[in-house]
Amino acid sequence: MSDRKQEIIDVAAALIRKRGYTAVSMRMLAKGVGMKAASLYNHISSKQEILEEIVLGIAQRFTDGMVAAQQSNDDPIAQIKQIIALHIELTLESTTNMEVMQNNWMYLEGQSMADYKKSRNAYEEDLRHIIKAGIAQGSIRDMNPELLIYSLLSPLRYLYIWFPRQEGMDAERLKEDLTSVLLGGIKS
Amino acid sequence: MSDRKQEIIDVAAALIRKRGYTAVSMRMLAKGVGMKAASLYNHISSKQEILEEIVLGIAQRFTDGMVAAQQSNDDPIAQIKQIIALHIELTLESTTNMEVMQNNWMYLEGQSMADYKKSRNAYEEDLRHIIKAGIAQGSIRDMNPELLIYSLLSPLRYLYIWFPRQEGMDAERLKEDLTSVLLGGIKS
DNA sequence: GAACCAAACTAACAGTCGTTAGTTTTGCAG
DNA sequence: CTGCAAAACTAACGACTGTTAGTTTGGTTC
Repeated sequence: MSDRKQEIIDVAAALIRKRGYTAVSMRMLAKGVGMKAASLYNHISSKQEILEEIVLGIAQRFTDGMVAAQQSNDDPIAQIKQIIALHIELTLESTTNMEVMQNNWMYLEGQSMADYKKSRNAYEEDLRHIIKAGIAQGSIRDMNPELLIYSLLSPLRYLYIWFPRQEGMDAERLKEDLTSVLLGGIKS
Repeated sequence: MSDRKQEIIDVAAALIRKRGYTAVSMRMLAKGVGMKAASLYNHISSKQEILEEIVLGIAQRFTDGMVAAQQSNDDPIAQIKQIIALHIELTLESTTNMEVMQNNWMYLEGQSMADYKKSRNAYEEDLRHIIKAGIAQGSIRDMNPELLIYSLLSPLRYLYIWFPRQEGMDAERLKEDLTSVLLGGIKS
């Protein structure tokens, strides 16, 4: 990807984060980049493509991280720790894109929407598998797995809301404490 | 509020939930209600007013619930249980409006935005107070209170994502299990 | 049945939307 | 220098935006 295209996508991500996909116009975006709206089309094919790059890019990082956690062949609790770390690291590294994904994936269209939903469902399915293994093994509380998935994923998915308020925090300390609180709720 | 106005707001909430505030036009909304766009203005003063009714309506319910929990003078853990119940009940009762609030409050303008932020900050401040009391009393883990607030509020605020997938669940059972998992993470 | 009013309508406003066509500028390779 | 291609520009398209003004409809009250 060319530098200019990457710059357009980065500026777009910042705008979409603040105002939402529908509310960001191509003219606004062009002004942010320092060109006229029509010139954007020398670098991208449509407004939709910008959203695809942002959302599917982050989604892919999660898919990769989940594959790595599963291939580690650690026990379920250790795999869940890896997944918590994955969410924390990706959120710290791409706070803006993470927020754009969570709040704007519903504006994807056609095949991109299908791809996003598929990867998201696969991710949840993989986590479900790990949690069920933990229950079978006795290391995780014997409860409705959906409740356990939800109580893990929900704080992890919305870390981007919380991180910017905790300026100057120690990332390692945060990782330890959050892991402790989240695992405290689900371990037996 | 007249029946017709309430109907308009309900239809609007359903549309905004699915498509987002910016993407819902007055002509779309009018079609949903069964009239022309201009006729909507016999019942409401602006598109913005619709969003205000939905968002500030739910926000007020949370404020009232928090006041009730605090006036109970129970111990901190019991108050937190009341707050968990409050979120579950409001989400079950107003799933659509809850989702609209979480995803569209940023489109509020002027005084409505100020009012929303104020009530939201006050809510978090009250919860912070309860949690600090629990830490001082020894019933809650001695950790960064912001982390504890976040790990409680984050699953509670996004229950609307999860509820529609759990068709036919037992609300009482859910309340018990979710309370158990969330408190399990923060109790000492 | 006349008067009234709420609630619907049609028509239009000035502005913005994403995108395309066609043209000019810019900067580098020969 | 010349030539070429990438990347900027202007102008415009048809569609859609929230909202207003003015008019007609339909039902209720004297």
